[in-house]
Amino acid sequence: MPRTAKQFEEIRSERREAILSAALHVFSEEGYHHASISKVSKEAGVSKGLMYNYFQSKEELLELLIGSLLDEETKVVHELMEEKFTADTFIRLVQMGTNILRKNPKKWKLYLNMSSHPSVIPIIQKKFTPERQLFAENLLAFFTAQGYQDPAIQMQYFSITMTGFKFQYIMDPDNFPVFEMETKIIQQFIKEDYVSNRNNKSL
Amino acid sequence: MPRTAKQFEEIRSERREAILSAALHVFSEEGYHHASISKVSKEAGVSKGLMYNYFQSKEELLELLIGSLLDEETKVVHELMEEKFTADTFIRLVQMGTNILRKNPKKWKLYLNMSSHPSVIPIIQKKFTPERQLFAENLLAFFTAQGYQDPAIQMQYFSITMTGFKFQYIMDPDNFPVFEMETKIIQQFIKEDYVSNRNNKSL
Amino acid sequence: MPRTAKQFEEIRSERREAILSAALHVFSEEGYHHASISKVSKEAGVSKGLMYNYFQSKEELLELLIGSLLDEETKVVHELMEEKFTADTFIRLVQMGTNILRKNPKKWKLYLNMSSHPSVIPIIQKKFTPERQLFAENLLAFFTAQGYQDPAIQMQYFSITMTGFKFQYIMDPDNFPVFEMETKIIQQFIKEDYVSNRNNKSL
Amino acid sequence: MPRTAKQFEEIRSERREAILSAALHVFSEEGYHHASISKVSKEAGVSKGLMYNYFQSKEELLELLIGSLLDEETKVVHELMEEKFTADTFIRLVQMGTNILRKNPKKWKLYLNMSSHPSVIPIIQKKFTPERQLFAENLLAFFTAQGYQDPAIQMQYFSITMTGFKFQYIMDPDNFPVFEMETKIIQQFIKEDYVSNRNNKSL
DNA sequence: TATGAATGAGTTTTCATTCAT
DNA sequence: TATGAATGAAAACTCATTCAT
Repeated sequence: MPRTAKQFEEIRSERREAILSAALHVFSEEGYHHASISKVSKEAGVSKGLMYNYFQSKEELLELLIGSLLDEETKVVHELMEEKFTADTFIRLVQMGTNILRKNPKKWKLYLNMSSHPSVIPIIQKKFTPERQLFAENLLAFFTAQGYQDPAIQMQYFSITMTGFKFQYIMDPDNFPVFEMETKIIQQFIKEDYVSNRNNKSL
Repeated sequence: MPRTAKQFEEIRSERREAILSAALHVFSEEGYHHASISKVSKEAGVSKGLMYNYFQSKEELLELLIGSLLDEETKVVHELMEEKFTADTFIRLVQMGTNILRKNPKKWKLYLNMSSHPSVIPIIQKKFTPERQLFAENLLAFFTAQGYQDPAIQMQYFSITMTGFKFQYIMDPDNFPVFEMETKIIQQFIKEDYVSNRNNKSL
Repeated sequence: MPRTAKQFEEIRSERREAILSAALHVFSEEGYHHASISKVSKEAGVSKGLMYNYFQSKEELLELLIGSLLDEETKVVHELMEEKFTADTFIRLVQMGTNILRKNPKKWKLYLNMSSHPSVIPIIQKKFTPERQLFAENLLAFFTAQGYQDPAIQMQYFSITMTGFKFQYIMDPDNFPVFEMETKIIQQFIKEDYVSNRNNKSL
Repeated sequence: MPRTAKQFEEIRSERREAILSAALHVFSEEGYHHASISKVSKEAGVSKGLMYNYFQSKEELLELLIGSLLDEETKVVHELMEEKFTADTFIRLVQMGTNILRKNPKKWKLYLNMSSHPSVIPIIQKKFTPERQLFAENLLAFFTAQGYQDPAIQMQYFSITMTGFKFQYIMDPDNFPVFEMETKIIQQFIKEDYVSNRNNKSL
């Protein structure tokens, strides 16, 4: 008697996740190019051939992993969009950014290493949804409201700060002072004493 | 007439440079892993075999390129060390940082892409010389003198800013507002009107 | 209510046909080697595993398809054997040959492509039944009666003509002038005005 | 001391031929798809890797082999074009056709097996040069001059005859009566006693 | 009987490195 | 010193076939 459709679905779903998870681990550990499908399959406890039953290619694995990171970000943006953009929203933006980072350092490592890879660029572009665009405009409006003469510059400056934050965290997660930097960033970009006892919040 | 030893030495030296330069070009264009020695040798106008007369391996090329970037930085540090560390020194630090970046975007691209590569990490560690260590202490002292409560945090914060700056510049050199960001950074970390007509200086 | 044995038998028989038909389609479309069992099973609306309940291997599918083509031919031979071999028989031989071809171009394509395949050769030999042998002798006698000095040569010559006919038809069925060539062949090998308004017959 | 450019050229040329020859042998023996590069390289006495120093891909080998067959044919056509097209030209056309066939049965086997392969079709089209087109027109004119009512049909009929000839020869070179068939064809299409003691010529 | 997940041997291809000259 | 032909190990990927359910 064959398995039911649902059973098959479950098996597929579990295996998919197992493979993606193994791929993430191996890719981030050894770098995408140096990592071999063979190693990923071993890590996933699966035959090499089966990988291709679930995914088209090594590249597709990369694209899905990067895509899922961007989707997580989009979800955060979505949440933040539900309220009026205040200083508090900004704070939560930073906090949620670092939270995502801490929750999935491997994915970020992969992302930062591969973000200029030809097959990743289109993913990034595709995932820059209208919603994210709108959020960016809100952020710009926020900086404008904060009284910056050149809010676009301010926004880019914020962007490089966050990028550097992520890059350095990823390079040495154990020694990087996440909370201190998070607090520092918030102080820098809000310039008020907004920021009290927030270390617990950010967990 | 046989060439003198000196002439030989010159030829060797030129060849070395040609190969390294070709390697840098190809590595940064195609990514280290995807780049082939064959292409590098063609680009350098040298046979594949001869490459191995000059360098041990592909990896060595990478290590030398990264090393030379760090050496350039060290040289800058060395220059800056010759004076007392003032706000002006800090400004020049930032400016020289961006200058190096703009002068050698390929090397930086390679550096940022490969900085977590197993054979690069030891290079970075080795190049963190006592002199750089001393400079770091001076910088820390500078931030202390500027009145920051936690100068170490401030220094790390400065570091992530510079990292993000470099990362984003490398990602899209043509559209990145180098000067505006440079000015912004200086303003942020000095908070004075120190910064006048410096666009020309920074060229 | 359980199905009767006969119903089971019917289902099995239908499935067999469906699979063979799908195999023919896919094999002729993509070429035997490039065609995948997976695609055949999908096309047949049957699971991959079940295919192996009906057939031993991919090769067996090929062999059965080729075999069935030869069987069809044998059937035609059988029909033609029921009468005395006259010029009219010869004409019908040619016509039925082209009819089979037009009725089953895919099978012929497969046949012509695979006729030198190691597993197909024995099939062809096995299907060269005594009956066909006898028919060949009758054909030879016919050519002899037609007054050819060397009827064996004439027969081989007829054979290459039919082969070329099939090959070129298969290569480009839409543009090949089937009827004109059929008429031409008949004229060539009968040399009489035997051949009147036969286009309708051959449909 | 390195080899001279000429020496390298010689090595390359020899190896190229060796590989092409091995490929032809293995492809025609086992069929293009079933043949493996590994086997071709073994047959050529060369490492697998070296194959790719000389050729881009397995497909390129196929294309070159097919192309060279068509080039040989074109050369024959070129020779025949240098004279006025007479019955004698036609005879030599047939003879040279069979000569090419007998000289290179493996190539023809490959050609007939692969002529519908996606990567071969464009080769065939590309090699159908204006010169060949012109020759075809001459042949048509020849048939017209011979008094055929429908010379186009006659030409196509000639074409299928030659195709069938080649196909059957290739299927069983040892038992196929080449000369008899060649003579037969010439007789069929010339219908004169043109054709005397020509077996020696055709060698 | 029926499913499709799973396997593994086989394929083509790449490329850093070596080596004969 | 200099060349590029040659190697071989490893890579990504395919697919007929098996097997647990």
